[in-house]
Amino acid sequence: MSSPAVRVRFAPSPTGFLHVGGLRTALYNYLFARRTNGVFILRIEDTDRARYVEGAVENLVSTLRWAGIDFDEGPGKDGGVGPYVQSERLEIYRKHAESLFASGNAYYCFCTSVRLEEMRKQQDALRLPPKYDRHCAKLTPDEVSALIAAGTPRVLRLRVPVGATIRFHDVIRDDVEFSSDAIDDQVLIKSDGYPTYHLANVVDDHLMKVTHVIRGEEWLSSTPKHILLYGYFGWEKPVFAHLPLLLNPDRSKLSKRQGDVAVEEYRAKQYLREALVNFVALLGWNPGDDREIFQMEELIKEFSLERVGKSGAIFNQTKLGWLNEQHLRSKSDRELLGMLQCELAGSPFKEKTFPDAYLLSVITVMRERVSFMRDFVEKGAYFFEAPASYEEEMVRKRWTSESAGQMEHLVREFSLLTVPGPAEFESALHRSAQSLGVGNGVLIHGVRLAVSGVSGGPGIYEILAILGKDETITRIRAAISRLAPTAR
RNA sequence: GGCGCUAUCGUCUAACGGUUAGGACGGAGCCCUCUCAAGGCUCAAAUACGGGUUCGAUUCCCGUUAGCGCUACCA
Repeated sequence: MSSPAVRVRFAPSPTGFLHVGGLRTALYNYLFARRTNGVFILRIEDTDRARYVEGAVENLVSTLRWAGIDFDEGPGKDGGVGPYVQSERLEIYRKHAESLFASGNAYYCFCTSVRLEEMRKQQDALRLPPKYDRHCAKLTPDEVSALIAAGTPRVLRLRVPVGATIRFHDVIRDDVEFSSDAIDDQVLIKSDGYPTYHLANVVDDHLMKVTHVIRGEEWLSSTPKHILLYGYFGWEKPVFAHLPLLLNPDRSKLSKRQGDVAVEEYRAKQYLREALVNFVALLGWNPGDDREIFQMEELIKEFSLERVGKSGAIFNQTKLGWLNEQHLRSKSDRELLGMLQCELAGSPFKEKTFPDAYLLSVITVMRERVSFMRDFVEKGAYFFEAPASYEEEMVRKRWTSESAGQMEHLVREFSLLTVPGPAEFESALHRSAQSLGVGNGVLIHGVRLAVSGVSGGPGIYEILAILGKDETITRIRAAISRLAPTAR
């Protein structure tokens, strides 16, 4: 007997942007689906009209696509069990809610929010757990019909059994059990006719033939309600896997105001999709060995729910930065070329054009020194324009009363070069140093200051060769006339 | 408050009863070197606490503590 094909879903609410925690949940579902040749569904849970944000669905979809997570079924991609947006499935929920009422497993509640609030206040005063007091569960069928006929606002509540133990198995947490007495008679249908998460989620997961529910740990406590619903409907339960939470540095649930949580923020800061995906994949999962750098394909090959941990993980941006550098460096020069051209198009140098060969040589010398694409333009600005100013500290340290004369000598030596490659610049500089009777370092630092204006960067001979003989000489002359000697 | 989940270096984690408790990020130092990086090497750094079970516990059980989650007509 073969088990049915795996079907999993990511079911976000369109309340804004994709959260990095949501990204990880989506990723684990996606990896599990791909790993098992299953189906990955995107379902939009927009049953809370008050929290709906315009454009959030489009944003979710495009952010997921950016991350390399594509869904097999979802909005605009029907697999036969749609629609995949809950607000378009109201009739389905209404019918299922009615069957629950008919079977006696749910009841209508006409309590006003005022009464509910009053009730909670009393419970709080008596230090009792806040729970619906089942006032309306005691209504007779006639009373219920009369209230409905009168058009009294109502909700449908789940009838939770008394004194029962609800057990279920979780792939990550093993066997979990709750006493039904701790569970509230959950509202299933709100007074506006919309279902709550609990009803919609269970109905959809069943109708969409979802086999594995992989979601955040914040849902563990409400799973008993879902178990009850599966039982009342007579449906087979899916496999549950509750993922550990992503945490702020202070160990609270990852939230705004303690760093960035929106995937687009990281995207805007130029973190590579590969790095972000790699990073969140490792927050709660590991391959069982020491490997840490993964491409999506490798994650698909290695992922398993069995290797997902149980404890929350702090979202550590420092390590994300490292991972980003690793992924950036693993890109080919050709790939980086396209990215650099993009970067230049949005830079102060967008009016200038540079030959591919020139950009490629800049990439060769800069790739080990950058963390983000913008660093090519920021840290390596001197490859794209002559320095407008010179680093003060560097001038103080490296530009002495002798510097101008030394640089003049260097210019004469450089102007003789017929093949201005790195090796030629090097030996020319050596000759200059020798005849001036100074160490190579003196000239090296001086010329670095003159051509780049900054203290750090690739090897000086590489820089000179890339800039070319003419540009090098022009820049040195400019520095001679612009820099006043400083006393050492 | 109630219920639930969790607990190994600062952080992410490995160990599925027997290891000098391993790796990675970050930190410190050294090497390389014209600078800045990258890279290599080295060092510091952990089993929350208390009881069991066992010849032997990071590992299994119980308790304590702590953290987190849930406790809505939010998801």
